[in-house]
Amino acid sequence: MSNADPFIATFQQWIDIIMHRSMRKFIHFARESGLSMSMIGTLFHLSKKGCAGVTDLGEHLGVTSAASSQMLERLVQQELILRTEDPTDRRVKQIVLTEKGHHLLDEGIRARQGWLNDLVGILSQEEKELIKGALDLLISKANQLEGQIE
Amino acid sequence: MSNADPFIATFQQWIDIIMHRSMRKFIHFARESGLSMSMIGTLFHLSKKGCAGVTDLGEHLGVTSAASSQMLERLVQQELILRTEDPTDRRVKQIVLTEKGHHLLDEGIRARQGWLNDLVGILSQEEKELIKGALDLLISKANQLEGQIE
DNA sequence: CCATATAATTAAGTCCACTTAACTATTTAG
DNA sequence: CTAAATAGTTAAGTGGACTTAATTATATGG
Repeated sequence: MSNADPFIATFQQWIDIIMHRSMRKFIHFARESGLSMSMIGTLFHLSKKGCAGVTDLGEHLGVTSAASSQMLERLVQQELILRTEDPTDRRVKQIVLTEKGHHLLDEGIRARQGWLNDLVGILSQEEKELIKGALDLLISKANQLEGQIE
Repeated sequence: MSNADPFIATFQQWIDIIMHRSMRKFIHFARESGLSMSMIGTLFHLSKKGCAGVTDLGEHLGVTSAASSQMLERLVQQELILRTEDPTDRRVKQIVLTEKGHHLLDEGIRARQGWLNDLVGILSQEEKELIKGALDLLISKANQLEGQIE
């Protein structure tokens, strides 16, 4: 909390708010869906990357490929992912989201939207415009950074 | 993803970025610390509220008071929280963070700061000022909302 | 062709996070 | 004072999320 840069401090504060309000709803949603954090993380990762292998997904979570394989088996049973053989290398499996998987993520996102709507509701038109400008800028910068790293 | 309001859509996108980048680092940090999501959530809640009872903390997570009691016992053993009797009602326990608990949360926050520093690093002075204005506004509005609800 | 490396799975076992049910201690209301 | 409500803990049991080690199948490099 003791931070030299007041800009960073403000930013931290804002991230805290998002984590508190947005994550909490999402965690409750995950619990109700019977999904673990690993499963949620995996579904999100797949939604972003489109396709991945068993070991890759495990590495992303920081667990062994054995653990990953077991968790994916449960997701297959729940019909949230599809696991097929890679034709170019038959050792590897291609994991992708099913329709049901995509749908579930959308629901989760909607679960946290309530708070967002409330927040947006108490903003004036000028405030919205100011904020939209700032967020657009942040999003583009964040994407730029992403490109550099990966 | 299909959303009528482009402002909300932009906002969602920004929250997604934060969840992806910030939460992932935090989850890794939690795993390394040997803390479960429930424990992390509890520590955060305590850091915000200062003090709470066993049942309250359980309700916040959506679990029974028995589960809460067991998890808190583990946090006491790890010296992250202090559990004392409420003198005004000796049935209830007052749970607060220890110094070590506060310290651990700070570390976790610092774990995600790397990304933030990188992001801030590629912002110009004018961009920072624009964003600071927007974030200050959002923080004050979010707090205002908080007050209304609870 | 064979040795080695790689991808995924399975088996066995541990630990943790829950649950319900039973229990203790304390407060409150009649 | 007693009955009922409340706060927390304990016990027993379930299932999940990991681990390591062994196994299978495929690919690759001499």
